This record gives sequence, C-alpha cells and structure tokens, in this order.
Amino acid sequence: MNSATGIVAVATEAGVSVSTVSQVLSGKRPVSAATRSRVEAAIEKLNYRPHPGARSLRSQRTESVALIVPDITNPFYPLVAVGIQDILMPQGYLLSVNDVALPSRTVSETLRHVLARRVDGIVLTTYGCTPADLELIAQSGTQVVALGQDIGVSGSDYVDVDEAAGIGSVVEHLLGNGFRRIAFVGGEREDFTSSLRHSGYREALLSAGLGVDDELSVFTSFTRDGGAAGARRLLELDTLPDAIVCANDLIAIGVIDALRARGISIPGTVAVTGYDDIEAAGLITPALTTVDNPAREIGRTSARLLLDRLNGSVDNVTRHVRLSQHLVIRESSTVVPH
Amino acid sequence: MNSATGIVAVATEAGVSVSTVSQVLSGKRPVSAATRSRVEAAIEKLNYRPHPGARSLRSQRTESVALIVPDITNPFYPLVAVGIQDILMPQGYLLSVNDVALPSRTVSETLRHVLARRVDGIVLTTYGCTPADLELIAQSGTQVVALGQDIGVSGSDYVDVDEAAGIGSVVEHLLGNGFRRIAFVGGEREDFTSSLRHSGYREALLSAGLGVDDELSVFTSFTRDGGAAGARRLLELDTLPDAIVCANDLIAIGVIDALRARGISIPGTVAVTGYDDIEAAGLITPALTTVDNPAREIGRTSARLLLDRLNGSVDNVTRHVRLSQHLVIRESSTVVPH
DNA sequence: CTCCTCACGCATAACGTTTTGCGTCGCCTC
DNA sequence: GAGGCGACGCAAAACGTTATGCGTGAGGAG
Repeated sequence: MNSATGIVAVATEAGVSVSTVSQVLSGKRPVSAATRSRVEAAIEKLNYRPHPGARSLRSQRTESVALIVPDITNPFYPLVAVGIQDILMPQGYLLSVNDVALPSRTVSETLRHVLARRVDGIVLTTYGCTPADLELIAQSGTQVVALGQDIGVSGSDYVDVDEAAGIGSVVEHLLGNGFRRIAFVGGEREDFTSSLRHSGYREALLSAGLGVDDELSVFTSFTRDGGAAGARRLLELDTLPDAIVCANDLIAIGVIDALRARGISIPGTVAVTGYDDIEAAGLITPALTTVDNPAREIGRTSARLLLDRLNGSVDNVTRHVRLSQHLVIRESSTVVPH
Repeated sequence: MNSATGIVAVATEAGVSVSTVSQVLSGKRPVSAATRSRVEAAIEKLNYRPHPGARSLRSQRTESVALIVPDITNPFYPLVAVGIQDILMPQGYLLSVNDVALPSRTVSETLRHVLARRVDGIVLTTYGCTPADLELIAQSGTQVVALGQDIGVSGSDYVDVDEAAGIGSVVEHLLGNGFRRIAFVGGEREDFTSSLRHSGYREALLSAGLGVDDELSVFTSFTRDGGAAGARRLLELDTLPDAIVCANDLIAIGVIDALRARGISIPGTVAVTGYDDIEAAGLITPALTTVDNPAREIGRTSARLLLDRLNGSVDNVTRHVRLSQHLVIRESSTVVPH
C-alpha cells in the first residue's frame, strides 16, 4: 500500500547496488548522470523515503532538537519556538517542544526524557536547572544553547538580553516621572533571570542616589497568580509603594488584578510596569509600560548558534550573543502622582 | 566519557547474552531474579540507555507524535500542545510542534516533513489542508487525529466542539440584549472552522425570525490584523451594524482596534464578541464576551484517541468526540443600546 | 603495446536493537 | 528410574542505512 520497503528495493528496481543508491542520495561520491537518473526514477516510482531510524543508527545523529521551556503558556515562549523553527526546519530538523510545567514535572525529568531520545541539541531555558542537570548535560555530550545565562558547560553558547539595563530603564523612567517609593515583584527567588532583574532594579535606585528598602522587594512566581500574590504582600505594608516594577508582564497583570480588587487606581495611586511586551501588555487597561523582549529573534539566534555546533564548525569556546531591547511606554506608568 | 557503547557492552559486563538484556528491558519473557539484578547493575554501571534509532529500526515506530498548527502564536494552540503533552509524555513519546505559518510554509510541506520523519501519529489542525494532503496521509498509513473536522481518512478520529451552537449562543445573547443589526467577521473564507461559525451565526438569526444580510458578513484571516481589516470593510457600509460577532478572539481584538481608531464606542455604539476565551480576552478593555474553547482538554482528548490507535486497540471506524463549551459574558456586549 | 590513472560502481561490514526457535537443566509425577 | 514439563537463557536473523576498500573499464601517455 504505502512506501515500499527500503533502499534495496530501490536498488533492485534501478538495477544498481545499494551503495550506489546511497551515493545518489548523499552526493558524497560521483555518480554518472545515466545511473543517477535511473535511480531517481526508481525512487520516484516506489515513493521511497529513507528510514530516519536506520540513518540515525549509522550516523549517531537524530536531526532533532529539543526546546525546554518552563511554561509554554507564557506567550513569550511560543515566539521563541517559532524563531527556532525559522532556522531549523529548512535544514530538515524536527523541533520538539517540552514544557516543564506539566503537572509535577521537573527540569531533570524533562532533560532525561530528551536525552534518552538522543536529540542532537537542546535549547534550554535555565529556569529551575540544578547543578546535577548541568552535569548530566556535560557528560551526555549533547550540544546545548542556554537562554538567559551561561550554564558553564564547556562548549555551550548562550543568548541573553541585558536584563539589568532593561529593568534599569524602567526604573529611570519611573523616577523621571516623579515616582519615588518603587517596589519590585520578582519571579522565583532562586531564578537567575529574576535575580538579574532584581539587581537591575536595585542598582538603578542606588545610582540615582536613592536607598533600597528590602521590604519593597517580594518574590513569587512568573505567573499571573504569582503577581497577584506578590501584590497582596506589598499591600500589607504600612505605607504603599507608589510604583511596582514587575519581573515580567504576567506578574504585572496579576499585580493589576490584585490592586484593582482593592480599588486602587492605576497609575493614579500606584504605577505598574512589566517586562517582555507580550501581546496582552498592550491590551490590558491600563496598557502596560514594559520592555520588549525580542523573543523570536532570541529563538533564531539560539538556533543559529546550535546549528554551527552541530555542523562542527566551532571550537569549544563559549559564545555569547546579547540582543538589544527597548522600553515601551504606555499608560500604566505615565501619570505623574500628586 | 559518556554512556558506553550499547546493549552488547551491558551483556558482556553482566556475563549474559544480548537477548537476555533485551528481555530484562522489555519484560516480554521471564528472567530469573538473580540474572535480572546482575543485568540491572551492569546497566547502572555503564549508564546504558537504549538507542532509539536502533529500536525504531526494528520496531518501525519512532515513539514520536507531531502537532501541526496554523499559528503557534495564537494562544489557543500552546494550550492544545500542553494538553497533548499531559498524556503523551508520560508514555515516553516526544512531541514535535510544527507551525505552518512560518514564512511561506504550507501544510503540505509541513506534512511531508513530519511524514519523512516517520512520526507515529499526527494531531492535525485541518486549516489549509488540501485533498492532496489527505491523500498523502491516507497512503502513508500514519495515524491522524484531526482537530475541528472529520478529514475523511479511514481510521482517523476527530475532536471538535459544537461551533455552530457556540456562535449561536453568542447571537442569542446579543439578540436578548436588544442588538438587531449583527455583523460577522470570519477567518479565511475557505476555512472549515470559519464557515462552521458563519453558519452558526446565520442559523441563529434565521431561527430568531430575522433576515440575513450578506453584506454584513466579511471574511479575513484569524489574526488581529485580519480583524482590523475586516472591521474597516464593515465601516464602509451605509449604516453601521450595532454588533459584530467575530470568529475568534484575535479577530475581535483587531476589530476593537479598528473601531477605536475611528472613535466608535464599544459596546455603546457597537458591541463586539470573540471566540476561544484566550487570556487576552479578559484583559482587553472592554473585556470581551466570548465562548470558552477547552483547548487543553482538546489536546488531551486528541492525544488519548491517538494513543488508542497506536496501541492498536481500535478498529478502523472513525471516532468523534465533541467537547462542550459555554458562553462567557463580559463587558463588550452587555450594554443595551438606545 | 603497455602501463597508469581516473571515474564509476559494487560488496561488505558495521550501527544497536528485538524476536524467535532451540537447547538445557532441574524437578515433578508416576 | 523414565518421561515430561517449566523455567530460563542463548544464538542468529532481521530492521534500513552509510562508509570503505576494491575491482573494472576506458582513455591517455610513453
């Protein structure tokens, strides 16, 4: 019914040897034009497609790449995924998207899962990655491109944006608009991205000659619910902040939920800012001031770095690409208080 | 450095034959406890992991499934993806997510790509699927679960929601609120989902005893920009509609963009409704009346259907699961006009 | 005419599994 | 003590590729 057996069927049909068919396919050895066309005719006639399993058995490559993300439901990550596809799919690679946030799944499990499948490369969101995981990666020999930080595995590249500068520009913008008591709601406390954004916040305040009140920093999770929980903690303070800088847009949206539930006007009483510039940031009321995070370009760049490695054209230095971003000013921070 | 050669290394290490190791792994034949533990020790010691390529060479299965979606950037689809992962990942399957909307990519190409990789099954969004594509699927013998419509391939299942009823409930709600001149903005004209939602709209009007004015139906694409374009066409009419029913939330958001750009108040002058209940629907101002579309459950269901097939426990009837949904009433439709 | 050199094609040996038909051994039954 | 039977383990044959070392003509150089 369907595609006939394999390369030997093609060889028989074309009256040549198996190796010749293989050579026609790979082009690694010269084949006369006449033979080539006989083989091609046979391939066409039998509707032959090479068996990727057999191929990978020989070559020890699977022509597939895994993307590991903390939460594909965060609209930032699908964009990363399409960026990767932009580059990888034309080369015949298959991209598998693996979401860690499935019920009670961990990075280690997910990593084991994709390593067991012998993917050629991994684009890894570092969130939740333990030293044991890095050890696993290192000894597996699989190529990895990290998103957001250097994972310190030899021969692995990473791509990031200047998080501290990004958050810094948000804080400066708020200061410029007269906000002074500026709070911060981060993601998971141990998360690297979260702490980068937190230091950016601290440094911006310090370099403006202001003090940093630790009471004004809370950590939660990179989700809408997390943001709401964080905001409620800030609302217990004796004196409210007049602005809340959030580590991503989802958190900011949650913060807005919580403030609004308390009847607090935004930005009249408290300004709120986000990070990533997901689509919802422009839709919510008030529209969210945020930092655009070039997700698709991050995906493309990481795929290119990975591809270089897979083609073996890189020595084992660690390469680092830093993409640029810019502040997006919207309503949630524009009104000057009092 | 890394995981040693293969099953024969394990066999040697444990002092047994290759087949015995295989039997320990698969459990398809009894193995004495003593032997089993020697083998397990060897596996542990050598950090052995079976080679999936070799395995699939024998078994003719890849333990992988492809999801083909029109646009992963539409927040509906990532949810479908995690739903599929919920079911498939625990079984050791790898899910590859394939976005058709990459620059100038077609369903046929994407299909060929995943079929060439010999995936065991495909979860297919029918959007943009030609008869030739279906032919390709049928003769490949790959298991397919379709989303949204029966693709008519023997032995393929599909899962959908009652689109017509969903849109119908929107229209009834609008009629109940006094809206009378109700327009419709669809996705691509030839898209099946789009036309289902369109018929739902027509039928609801007819069964309420109202006429259907074809001038009030426009088709565009399932995106925000598409929605804006559609709205602009409606705005050229001599008399404005007083409500616009959109085929999905993205379109509705675009419609709101366009209306707002013309200074038209929503829902005061024109009400707008969406479909899917993506997160942004609750965030935009005015919050969007819409129909919740159980994306994650759609993913889970389709994965279960696929798994049944892959386990061979189904004869070749076409199974159909219809999931339920409900109207979500928000501000964009609640004000009664005049 | 002989020898060398290409250009082309072939046979064969991996690659790492799973499956299946056969031993072999020990023990039970009569 | 003979026969039978279970339980366990092994060898070998696939599965479909790609890489590699050789063979064989044809044609050119001497």
